[in-house]
Amino acid sequence: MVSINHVAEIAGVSNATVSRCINDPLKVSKRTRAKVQSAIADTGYTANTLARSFRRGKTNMIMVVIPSVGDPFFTLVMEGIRAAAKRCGYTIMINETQLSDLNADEIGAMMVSRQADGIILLASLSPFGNAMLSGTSNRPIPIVIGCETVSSDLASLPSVHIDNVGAAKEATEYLISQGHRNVSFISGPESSLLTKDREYGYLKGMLASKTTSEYVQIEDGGMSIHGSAKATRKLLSQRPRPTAIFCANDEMAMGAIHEIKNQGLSVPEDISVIGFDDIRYAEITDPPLTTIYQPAEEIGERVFYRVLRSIEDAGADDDMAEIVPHKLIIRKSVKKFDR
Amino acid sequence: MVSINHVAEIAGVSNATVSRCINDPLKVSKRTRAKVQSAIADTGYTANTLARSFRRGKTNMIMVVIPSVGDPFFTLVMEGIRAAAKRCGYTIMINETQLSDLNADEIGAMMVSRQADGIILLASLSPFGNAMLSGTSNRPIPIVIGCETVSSDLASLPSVHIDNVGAAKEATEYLISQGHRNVSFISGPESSLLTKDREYGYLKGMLASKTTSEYVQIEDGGMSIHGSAKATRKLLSQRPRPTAIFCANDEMAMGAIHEIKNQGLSVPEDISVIGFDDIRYAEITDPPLTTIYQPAEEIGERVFYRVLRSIEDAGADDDMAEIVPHKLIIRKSVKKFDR
DNA sequence: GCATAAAATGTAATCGTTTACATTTGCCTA
DNA sequence: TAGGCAAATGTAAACGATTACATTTTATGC
Repeated sequence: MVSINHVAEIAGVSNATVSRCINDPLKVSKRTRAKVQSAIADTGYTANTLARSFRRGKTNMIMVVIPSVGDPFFTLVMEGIRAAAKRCGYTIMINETQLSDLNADEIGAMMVSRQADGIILLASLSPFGNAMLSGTSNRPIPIVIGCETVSSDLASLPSVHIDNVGAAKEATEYLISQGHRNVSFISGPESSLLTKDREYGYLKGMLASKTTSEYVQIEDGGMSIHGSAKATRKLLSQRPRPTAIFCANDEMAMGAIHEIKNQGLSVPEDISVIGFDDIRYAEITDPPLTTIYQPAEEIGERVFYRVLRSIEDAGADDDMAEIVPHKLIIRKSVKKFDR
Repeated sequence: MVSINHVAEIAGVSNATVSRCINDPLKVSKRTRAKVQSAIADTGYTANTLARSFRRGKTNMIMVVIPSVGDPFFTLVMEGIRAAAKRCGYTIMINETQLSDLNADEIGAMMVSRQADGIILLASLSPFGNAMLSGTSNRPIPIVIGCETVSSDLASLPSVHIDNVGAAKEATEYLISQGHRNVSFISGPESSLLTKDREYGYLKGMLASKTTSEYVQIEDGGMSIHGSAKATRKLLSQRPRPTAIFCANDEMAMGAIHEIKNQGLSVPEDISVIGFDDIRYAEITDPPLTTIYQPAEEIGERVFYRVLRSIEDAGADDDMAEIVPHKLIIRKSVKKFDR
């Protein structure tokens, strides 16, 4: 591969001049610039990014950790991140790390490997503490959590997300306001902290009054369509049967609706369903899904600027959670229940 | 940050010994190994990946270019890739590049930036030729296309995919075998070569006989739910109305089904719908979607091994297309049409 | 045309690893 | 115990860029 020295030789200048020509063209005279540029063109030279990043101690990349490519929720978050990154001259790299594999040590290793200037974590960490992550000062590179909740077991990390507890409580209260008492909840696995928050919000909503608190029931839907269908089957076999099911995310709500129909029941006439996230499929489920909207694109943008600030000014690295507003989107999957 | 030299000093050995201790522990005596290891532990040293990759001229990373994180189709492809990569000690990095932004020059730039040892392209290139991509010899790093078709305008690149033309023809023939004559097709945008292949397969199926060829009709659904809904609206307003709609992918089929229902018609009683890809939502649409299954995970795995082979043995870089089998999955969205 | 400042260019060190080669140490055998 | 060989370790050059500093060239003002 052709290096900067090779170009320098061809152009008849020193490598320093070639470097300047690339990074700060105004520092070099018009005549030499022309020579160098033609040498670059002739040789087909392109800078070795690895060497450059190594020397500069900066990659201009930000790594986004995502539990699963193919999760429609991330479409908009990523759009927000990418748009902001583009404006600021950063490249985004995505690292897919299954929820179950994700622990603080692994993230620590990533951080320390210096392959990126910052990390955006769109996933919750399993609660194994790690010195690397606790405390602003000894993090090698900044890390910000997006959408997800931060484990209280860990030293807190900066984050941007909605109030999951509040939103879930609101959804639950909405169902109750529609006359539902027997409301079940389909949760995610233990490893998903944010669905635990939503579960907690559901509980808060249900436990507020005697009439509803006796109906509290939670099934693990494993964050998947099939897991949720299975959980739904179980819930529907209970007597008295729930009149509404609140799912920790839209994908599980889709699974629930499918299973309800499979059992010969209908949504919302027999069972009301409510989801969470407002992914793009929510408006085309049958019936269209009532759900909680998160400003995904905005979260992406904010979370990016948050890391960026920490990168540019290490001192700016605070550990605050930034809460963005959510919104209950009422569609057709919930019906008033009159006993 | 603590470097290898620092560790060497603490351990009272040379940096070369520390390096060996890390990369080839058997080359160093037990006693020194212990000293070095404790020095590493004491200092919390971790190798600077950038420096290492730079020096070695190898990153052990493979970059996967995806048009959109959040497209459910990629879930399984990525699983296949990641599983294979893990077995082989490679790290996968994903680069999300919107279809429209993707041209050969940009890919060329990526290739040459040496930030990865190979590239997997899960997207088609717009047909701007680029010297970098044509011809095995002058590609800086190997590149393999997965799922997608290779533009004939470009020098061909190695690839792994199903026979999109054949599969689409098969789907069309299936509709015709069910008595449908007036079958429309919802295509993707021009930039998506693979949907053009599917369009071609549709045409082949339709043009095979006089009775069907007069009904050929294609609308651009823009690869999105909304685009497809719009295309469907247009198709449904035609007289005679199509009795079946074949969509270039499942997501658009979901949009079509939604729109058909919106118009007060039903699937498959009034209009049959067939999709393509067999994403995980296909079995929970209402009605469950008849579609073409692609062995996504297998494609991922094969495409990975294909790049790997080229990395390990540059000579092995062939430009062949590897065709994997598809399968028509019959569910409930197509009904026999009897006039 | 000369002194001087400013602009342009060059020299060489540096970033943190790896590794070819040189040197030292340890061990075995005669 | 000397000799020889293998194992262990050290030395220093390299990878390809950037950059502080030194040097040369050019421009400016008188």
